[in-house]
Amino acid sequence: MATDRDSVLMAAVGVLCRQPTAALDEIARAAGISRATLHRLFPGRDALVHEVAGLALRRMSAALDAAYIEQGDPVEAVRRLADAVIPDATTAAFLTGESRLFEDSEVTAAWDRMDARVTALFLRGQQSGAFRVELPAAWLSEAFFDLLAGVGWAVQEGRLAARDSTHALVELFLGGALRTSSPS
Amino acid sequence: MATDRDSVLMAAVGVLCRQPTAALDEIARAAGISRATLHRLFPGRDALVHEVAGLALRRMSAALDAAYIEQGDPVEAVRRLADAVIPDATTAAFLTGESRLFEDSEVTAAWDRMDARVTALFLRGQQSGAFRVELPAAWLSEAFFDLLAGVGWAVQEGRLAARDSTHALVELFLGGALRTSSPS
DNA sequence: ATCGAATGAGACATGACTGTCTCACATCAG
DNA sequence: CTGATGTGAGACAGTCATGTCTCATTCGAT
Repeated sequence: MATDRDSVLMAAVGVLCRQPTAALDEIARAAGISRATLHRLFPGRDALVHEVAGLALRRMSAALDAAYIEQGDPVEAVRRLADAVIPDATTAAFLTGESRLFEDSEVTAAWDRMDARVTALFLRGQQSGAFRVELPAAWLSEAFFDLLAGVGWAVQEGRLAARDSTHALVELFLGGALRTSSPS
Repeated sequence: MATDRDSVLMAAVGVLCRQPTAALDEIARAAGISRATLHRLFPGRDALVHEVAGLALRRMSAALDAAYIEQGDPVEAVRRLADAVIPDATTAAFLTGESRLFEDSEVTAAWDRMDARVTALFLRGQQSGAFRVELPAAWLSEAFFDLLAGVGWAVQEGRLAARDSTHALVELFLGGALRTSSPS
């Protein structure tokens, strides 16, 4: 089983989300193993980050599947998406923070595939009249992930309760800050 | 004149926004000076980052002043704030990216003061009935800066046109993604 | 109890970034 | 022309994270 490896990867996410440049010592300590064992599991920092990103993207992709965002009412699909993806908010925060430190074509490609699926969802919603058409679908997708990462950081640092995070994300993203919004 | 120093700092923002761990060589090259001169201007990396953050926060704070966010209709104040702060979107992206790499109590305190002003704006708007009360004012403030940083990254990497950035930020933040939003 | 595999602790060398220094060159005022 | 100032280029050592290795210990299976 890869459970052992995955648990280490999840511990690494918790550290790298806050400190993208954390030393391998800290990551090993957070995972409860020694640096030697960490290096046996993942030969080198690049390999570790690569696999952490891979796991993160697999979880994200699985969340998109679980929310079956390609089907049904686009607005409800976004709500399902938020529900499915909130548990991985910390993971999303790691991805956005780390993407500026490491270049990995494979990870970038996987991210682009995922982003394309979400963008397609918003495009579908725009064509159905549910979403505003003045805002590019690509920007809606990017903003969604920006807010998701923001939720991840806020929860990680205790500024936002985990149980409120879904509500905070989906309500702000869908409805905005205005009490009664009448888009111009 | 501090123009010389400030131009170097702005060049540093452009690099550090993408690569928070960029070597001093790259920063010096981006600023068009040698590493020796960079070190004469700012003795050490910490001093450089400290001053970059200081400049960034001064610009932000000046934007809050210019938008006189403490006065007038809260919604219009947010629009003015977005207008005033969009030119420094890259700067905001740097701040959110770097804050997880360096600890600087002075910078953190200045950030907290600025965040408190924006939070007060949203609180005022909630009390006047303009903003939704189900979302904590602190979260509205954090989300605003998350989206601002997202705009900064998107513009920096060419995914969003600079002339559309104000519209993208303020419309999504205020009105959300829904075409006709009816907050529950 | 014994053997074997896995782990932890630590030492060691390597490479990258950094701080510091010296020196040569360009520019400019006198 | 001369001297002063500022700058760029490069050398040098120190520091830190990393990659690699060895060795003692622990845990589990037989």
